[in-house]
Amino acid sequence: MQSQMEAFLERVEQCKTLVELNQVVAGLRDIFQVNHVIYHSVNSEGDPYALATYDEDWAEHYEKEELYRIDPVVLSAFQRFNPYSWKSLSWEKKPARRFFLEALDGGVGNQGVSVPIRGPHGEFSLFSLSHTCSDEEWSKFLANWMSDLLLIGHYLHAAVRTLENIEEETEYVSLSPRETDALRLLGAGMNRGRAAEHLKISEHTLRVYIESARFKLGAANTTHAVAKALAQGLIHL
Amino acid sequence: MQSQMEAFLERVEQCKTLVELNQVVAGLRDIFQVNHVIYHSVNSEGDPYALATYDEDWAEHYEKEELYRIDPVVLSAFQRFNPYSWKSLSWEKKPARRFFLEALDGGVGNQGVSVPIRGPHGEFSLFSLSHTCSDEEWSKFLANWMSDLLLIGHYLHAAVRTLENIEEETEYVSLSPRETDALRLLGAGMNRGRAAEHLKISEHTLRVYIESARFKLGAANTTHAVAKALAQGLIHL
DNA sequence: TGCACATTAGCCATTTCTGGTGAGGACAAT
DNA sequence: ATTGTCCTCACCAGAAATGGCTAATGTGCA
Repeated sequence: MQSQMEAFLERVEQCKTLVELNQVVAGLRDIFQVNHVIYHSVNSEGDPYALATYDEDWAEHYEKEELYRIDPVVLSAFQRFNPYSWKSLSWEKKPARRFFLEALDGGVGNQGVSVPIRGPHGEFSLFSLSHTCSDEEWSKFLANWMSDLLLIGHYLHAAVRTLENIEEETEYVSLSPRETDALRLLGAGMNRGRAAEHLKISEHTLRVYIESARFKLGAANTTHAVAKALAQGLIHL
Repeated sequence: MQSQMEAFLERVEQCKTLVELNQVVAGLRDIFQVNHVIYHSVNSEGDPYALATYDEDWAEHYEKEELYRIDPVVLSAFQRFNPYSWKSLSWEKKPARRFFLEALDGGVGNQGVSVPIRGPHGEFSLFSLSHTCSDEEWSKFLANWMSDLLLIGHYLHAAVRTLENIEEETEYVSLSPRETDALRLLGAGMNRGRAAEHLKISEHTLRVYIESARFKLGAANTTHAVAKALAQGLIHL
């Protein structure tokens, strides 16, 4: 089975188009013997790539009703680091419970696992498996495959990055230390006056840093600059 | 060897203190038969955790001279997704070349590999191995262990998260759809007028969303609110 | 040496944001 | 049935940010 995984990862790496990748990924259903495979990624440009082996009805319904706004799987994806079983989420509230029933009806299994993956420029992707089985069986499944799920998530993200040429779009924006400081303090909620005080420079000087950072980042205003710097990992909150 | 890796990952998971983790990680030198192991992570609070098996002289020199500002390994860490060999970086520029020679002198090997890992709240960590050998040997080493390096990076990050109680600090703030929209558009660089236009509501209404979002997030101003929402994964750029 | 860039500092006019207060309707939960 | 939350709209005064100017110093690179 180990070799099967290696073979799969290699196949992912060798995909030359997204269509081809779709097919390879869908093949995971057979490898893992599960009902569905879902993969979606959001890059910084905002154009998402999504793949799911769900019925079209459910996919359309989901999209049309903007169910991602209440889907606990999606909502917690951005908060998690480790792969998480869908059972570990809170399905208490009414909208979530209704969503769960709708999903069951739409062919989604009662069990699932999601692997969140983060890339350098605020890219985010979520790789999920869904299945129908008992809690016990699913726990065993997860314990067995956790590491492999992580690797698959990583390789899929890498493949999408490559196929969408995200790698090369990396405009190497480097901020000067002072510019970084300025954005960090503003992102922490200080106004210019207090930030300048904190850095022991005049407010006028601070403005120069903000503006040069804005210029470098191609940002329209301070908020935009801070947001971009955060998303690009240039500063941390 | 596979089982050795599993055993290692398990040991990482069972660490109860950072000191213990240090020891376990240092043990990687024996497992991989390399000169040095380096791990550092930056969380959202800004207090970093760092571990390196380097000589103290080099570590102090590095810290004192703020060499991370010119270290290509660190600089490119924020741009990369896949593990990268240090040889693949650009050592052309003068400061980088000078740094490389200093590092060799400081006991760092001529080869290295780094694995960047990103967590949910802008956390970032870098797990690296350094060794002294030929390019060929190092290529073979990397091809052999790539997947394991990824897994180790992930598990280390997870362990540090747990030991620093980052997981639990997640106060689950939920924004309404409109609040989310508002912050997202502001984070994308729009001013209130255009954002309101985009959402087809009056600017006055938009302000209400911004302010209620500010209140919920405990933010001092719009920039702070957008930054917090981004850091908490409530919006995406 | 000259060029680029980081760092520091200031002024003025205009635009934008913030704080405080108020109000009505829709919808869901208890 | 009432409480709560969300969505919508409005005014006003004061605070803050922005755009457009100039200009000194020091450092590093070509």
